[in-house]
Amino acid sequence: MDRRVKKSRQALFDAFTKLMVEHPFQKLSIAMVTKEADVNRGTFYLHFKDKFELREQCIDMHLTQLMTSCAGGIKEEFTSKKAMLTTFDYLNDNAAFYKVMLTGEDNTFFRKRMEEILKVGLSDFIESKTIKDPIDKEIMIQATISAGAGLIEWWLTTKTDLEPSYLVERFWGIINVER
Amino acid sequence: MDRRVKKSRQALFDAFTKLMVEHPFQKLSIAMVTKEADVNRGTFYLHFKDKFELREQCIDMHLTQLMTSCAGGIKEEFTSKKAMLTTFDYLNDNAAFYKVMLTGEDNTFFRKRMEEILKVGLSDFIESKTIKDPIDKEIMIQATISAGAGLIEWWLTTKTDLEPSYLVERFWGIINVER
DNA sequence: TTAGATATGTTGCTTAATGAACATTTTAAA
DNA sequence: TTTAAAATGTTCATTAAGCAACATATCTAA
Repeated sequence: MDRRVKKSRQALFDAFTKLMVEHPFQKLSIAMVTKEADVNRGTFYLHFKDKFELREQCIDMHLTQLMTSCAGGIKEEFTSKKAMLTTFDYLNDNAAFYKVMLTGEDNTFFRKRMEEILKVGLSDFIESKTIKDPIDKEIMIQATISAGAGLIEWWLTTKTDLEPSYLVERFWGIINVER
Repeated sequence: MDRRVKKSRQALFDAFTKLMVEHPFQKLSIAMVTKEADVNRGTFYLHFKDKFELREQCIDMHLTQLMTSCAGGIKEEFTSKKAMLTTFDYLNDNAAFYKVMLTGEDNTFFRKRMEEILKVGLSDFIESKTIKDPIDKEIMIQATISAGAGLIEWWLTTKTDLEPSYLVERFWGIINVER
């Protein structure tokens, strides 16, 4: 993709992410976003139809990054835990945005997409476990997803300033209990 | 100035500033800089003749910012001290770069420009003091410049991780002794 | 309700930046 | 010293982004 396209889109995503933390979505204007992004207003329309499309694509961008940070380290050995830490670090860095997206009014789209992503990320992890029975494996996956999603949501919304590493340590312990 | 020009130039300045901390100037290639800046190599030549010109303009950019941070707060009341803190904060943020530029081989241009800038910044400050005799005033200016330059150089090159606010406090005390 | 301001889409034209190619020149290693 | 790799400086056609202007549309306060 052309460098310029990447930069413009990224600038708009960054601006949207920042502004969403400070203002309700409904109050955001395209002019506001383009000003923050330091791009011409016309440039916006080269990439998005309206602010709803921007939001959708911005969410997708975030969740794709989240997924990448999950799957990214899998190749290396003993990195599942490390990959998980990377993920939690990413979440932590964008905590304000995720919190808004999780607790805001129009959060259905976000929650659904987030669970899909989580499923992909955690399934890979579960695969590595040698659970023979397919039903048992599915149960394990579902339980882990729910646990992960719930933990993340609790963490981001209550925001007790818990260190990502601490969270990972506990979560790791929970999902790796010998059964 | 066209937005695109500003961004390209800034990207190249940032890249150069970053790379100068890690490599000697002589080892820097234009290809390296443009890659770090994430701009097309051809774009470089739209703005600079060679890497020497980039260095020169990059230094000027930094020192102009330094000067601005000196003069910036003067308008408000009681802000000379605040302006000074802003300046020291800026220096601190770019400590690595300034250190290189101060201690590197080709530092003559940098040192000369830096003293010019300092003189402008500190002269304004000295003006506010009611020293009648022009000779005495000039003495005060020269002494203050030398003290400031020396202090900054010592601070940046030895880098004992001293807080900018601490430095400002001391320097403020030194140049404001009742005489 | 109305008037003034602000936001929205869209346009035409201009320009900076892009990627790819090319012939040199420089650098570094065999 | 020779040779391959990397860096340079330049060209070209293409395209994204820029700016300004415009007519609507929406919001907000008098």
